[in-house]
This record gives sequence, C-alpha cells and structure tokens, in this order.
Amino acid sequence: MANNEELFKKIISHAKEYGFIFPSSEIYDGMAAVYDYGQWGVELKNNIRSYWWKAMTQLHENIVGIDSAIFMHPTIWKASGHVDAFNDPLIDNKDSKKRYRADVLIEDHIAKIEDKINKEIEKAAKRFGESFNKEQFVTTNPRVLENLSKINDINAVYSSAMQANDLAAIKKLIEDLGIVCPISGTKNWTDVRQFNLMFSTKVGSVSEEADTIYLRPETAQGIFVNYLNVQKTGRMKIPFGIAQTGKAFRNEIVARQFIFRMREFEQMEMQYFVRPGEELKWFEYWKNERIKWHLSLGIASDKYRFHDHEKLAHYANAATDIEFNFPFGFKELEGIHSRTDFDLKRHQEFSGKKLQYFDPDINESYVPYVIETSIGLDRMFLAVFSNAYCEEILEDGSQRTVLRLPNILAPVKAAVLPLVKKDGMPEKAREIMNKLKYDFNLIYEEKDAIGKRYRRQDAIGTPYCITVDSQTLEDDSITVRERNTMQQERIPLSNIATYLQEHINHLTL
RNA sequence: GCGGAAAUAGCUCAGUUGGUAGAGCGCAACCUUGCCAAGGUUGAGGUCGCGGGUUCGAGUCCCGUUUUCCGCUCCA
Repeated sequence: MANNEELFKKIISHAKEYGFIFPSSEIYDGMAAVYDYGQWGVELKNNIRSYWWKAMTQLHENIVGIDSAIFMHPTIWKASGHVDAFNDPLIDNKDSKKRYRADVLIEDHIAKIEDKINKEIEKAAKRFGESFNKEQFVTTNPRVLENLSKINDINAVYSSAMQANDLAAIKKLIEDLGIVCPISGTKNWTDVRQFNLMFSTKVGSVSEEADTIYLRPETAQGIFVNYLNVQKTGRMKIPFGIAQTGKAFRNEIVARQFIFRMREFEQMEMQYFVRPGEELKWFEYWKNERIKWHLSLGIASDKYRFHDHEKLAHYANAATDIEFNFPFGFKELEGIHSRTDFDLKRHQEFSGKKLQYFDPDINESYVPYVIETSIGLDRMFLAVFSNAYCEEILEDGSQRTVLRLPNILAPVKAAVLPLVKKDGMPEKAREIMNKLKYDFNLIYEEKDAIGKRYRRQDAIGTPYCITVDSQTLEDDSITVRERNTMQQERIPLSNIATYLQEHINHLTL
C-alpha cells in the first residue's frame, strides 16, 4: 500500500508537470478539490468523452444524444427527491466527534421541556384528583407558564433561523440553550453547516425577488424532462436511449483523492427507456455492454470488477457499480442502475404532463422503465491516466517514464521530428505536418537531441514519432518510432497517413 | 469537520547554533553533434505558501491562516 501511495503521488506530479491537470486558481493558493485540465489533459479528456459518445450514439441506432442546460426549473429537484433528501443542518461535537442534525438537537431539547410540563400536569392531577382542571392549571401555574414561554421563545428563534437559513443563529441557539452532546456531555460544538448536496444561486436581477435555482447535481434529470420531446420528434420506439455528457455539481463535505471526488465534475450518462417488466433483462444487457466498452480500450480485465448494491436507492430495483482498481484501491467508476419508472412518474406528477408511451406491439400505454448507465468522466480520466503511467528500466539501465495510453485516447497522435535542424530536414518535416495536420493532432519539434525528443513524447503518451533524416531527402521514406516498444520501422512517406489511420482509429465493440 | 505531517526556483531537494538564498535536472538563445533525456557558451527564473509576532536582524524561533498528503468521519 505504501508503494501505491508513492505511485499515486508520482501520477499526480506527472499530471501537473506535463500539463495534464493543474490545481485550480493555483496562483491564489488554490481551491480545495478543484482542478483545471491543462493543454494535454483537455485533449485526453475530450478523446475519452468522444470515445464514449461514439460508442453510445454512433454504434447504437436507437440511442441519441442531447445537451441540456445546467440551470433547470427548481421543481425538478423536488420531483427527483434531491431537495428533501439533502437539506439538513449538521453540527459536530468536537470532543465526541459525533455529528448531529442541529434541528434534531433543538427539537429534542424542546421535547424535554414538554416532558417537564407534562410531569407537572401529572403531579397536579394526582394531587387535585377529581377537581383537577387541566385548562386552568396550564394557564395559571407559574412553572408551566415559564416553560411554555421558553418553548415559544425557542420556536420563534428556531423557525426564523431555519427560514432565513441562518446557520450562525442556529448555533447560537444551541449554545444559549446549553445543549450538550449526549456522548461527551460537552458543549464544544463546531459551526452548523448545511449539508445540502446542491449548490444554489439566484436567477433574476433583484436579489429579493430573484428565484433560487440549483446547479444540477446530476445530468440524468435533463434527460428525463426531455424524454417526451426526444421520443416524439425523433419518432423513437421503445427500447431507446438518450445520452448526455456534462458538468454536474455536488457540495460534498469531504472532496478528496485528486480528481476522484470533486465538487464540480463531468458525467457521461445514458438513460435507456424500456417496457415495464423487461428492465432486468436490459439491466444485464447494459452491464455487459458497458464492461465491453471498458475492455475495448485494452485495459487489463483484472483492473475491473462489478460491485452489486445490496442497499438500493429509493428509485432503484437493481444497481451495480463497475469498480476500477485505482492506485488507492477498487473504487466506483461507473454506475448501472435500474431506476424503474420512479423519475418519469414523479415528473408526471409534479408537472401535470403525461409522460407515457403508447406501445403498438402490445397495444398499451405505459410510463417506461429506465436503465441508467452513469460514468464519471474525470474518474475515467484518472483510471486511464493512472493505468497508463509507467516507469521502466531499459536494457542499458537507464529509466524512462512513459504513458502507455490507448492510441485512440492519446492527446497527440504523432510527433514530426527532423533528425537535425539543418540540410532541409525541418522544411521537409513541416511539409509532412501540413499534409497530416487536418486528420491528426500532431506536434512538431526540432529542439534538442532526437533521443530527448522521443522521451518527451513518451511522457505525454504520443504513440508515434515520425522522423525525417537524410535518407528521407533522398528517397521520401521516413522512420516511425513506436512508443511502447521503442522500435522503429522505415516506411514510404506516401504510406504514413494510412499507417497512422490503421494504427490509431479503432472503435469496435 | 477532527487529528497528524508537509509547504524554499518549472521539478527534486540543500540551507549548519537565526546574519538579507544554493545545487542538480529542466527552461530560453547560440555553437557543435546527430536515432533514444549528448557537449559547450550565455541567459531568464525564488524573497523562502500567506499574515502577524519575538529579535538589531528570520527561510531558520512563536502564533494564526491557506493549501496538499495520511488517518478518522462523511459519501445516491
């Protein structure tokens, strides 16, 4: 494990040093758990996204894509359950290190006072027997009145604080009431924090009149609310799918492990709409389909495993994760969920619009069931990147660091290098660049010794180096050096485009 | 969020008992060479994470803070 920690650190350094990933806002000391993709990172990320997109849409006749807005109608998040499920103010006791819901602490405190009142009433009832007038007792007994007014005061402060979302006032209330942690018995509290999964912001020019909206915590809802648009205008027949990639935002309390868990991240999701009752068949189908996609990149199959959920989310009737063996162990990379008709039913309910499908094969209308595949693009980036990172000792004892990226994902497909910076070789190399640059992302370099240039390309994962030497000038042949083997072969210049095409562009499932 | 560790040039690090910063690699230009991180010359680049304090004087001691890593916690 210690070795893996070292490895992970090296991978992070390499990502920064070679322009793949930078800490965000670095010159201002950075932002915790936010990262920017650099010049090669963005290429790799784009390539992964495109590889997914093509596999989903181009290779499946019945799957189309959309690109929905990050801003969505606030009611969508009520329908999806995101608003209610994640809106609790939390507070920690520093001594016992236990976390409590601040509202529950206060409500428990109120309940205790109510208990006191009830005991007073019971006592009085016993004492006065038959002649006990509860109504009168409650309105006149000084101890009861005092406690009742306490409760009133607390409720007034509490409800106004909750309404204004004033966390500091809630903390002050907890302190003023002298509420102690049931475990440590101390009043050593942290600040109250809103554990709201969703980031909110305001739409509108005047802040008081503006509406609160949320940055989407998942891209899936954008698909659900467009389900009918796509089905109608695309004349889609069930089963069919809608794919989407895009940013999502979650206000995680702890975001860590480099780009594995970030507050701003990119998802690649596909929702597959099926006939009710057939969902588990399609669930199996997509499990199989998705693992095939991963393995098509040539990554060893023992790096992957399925992890079936035993505890299912409220919307699911089957769920599995595809886990990847990251440098810090097996962790979730992709989720495949059978979401039933939960989402569409809820949107039907909240919007008042029918979201049904008439199935001509069985002559029936129904709300489709949904199988979801959802993969984190940043996590896939980390999986591909960490899998590709390799330090190797060569035969002569020297060391090289090479990114063995799948060719189709490599940021740069080939480097064009004049062996020396004279005798017309640079000009010839430029000529080759100009011919190939429309089809391939290339790099041109003439600085430094050829070996050093090869190694620089290894470090960013460029699969091929095309070298122009003196023989090129004589017979129009060039050498192609392959990244993994470091082997070179000499081929006619006229074959180079075909050569690269054959060696790079593969997407077969 | 809690606890621990770290923070000096792009990278890896050195900096002695406090006296106003160094090395290697890298980077840029030029010369020479030419197939796996070559040699030479010249040059750019740090005020030592940030803010305070102690001191005649702090990278070097103290406090706070930020960021990163590790553990716990949390995690649709």
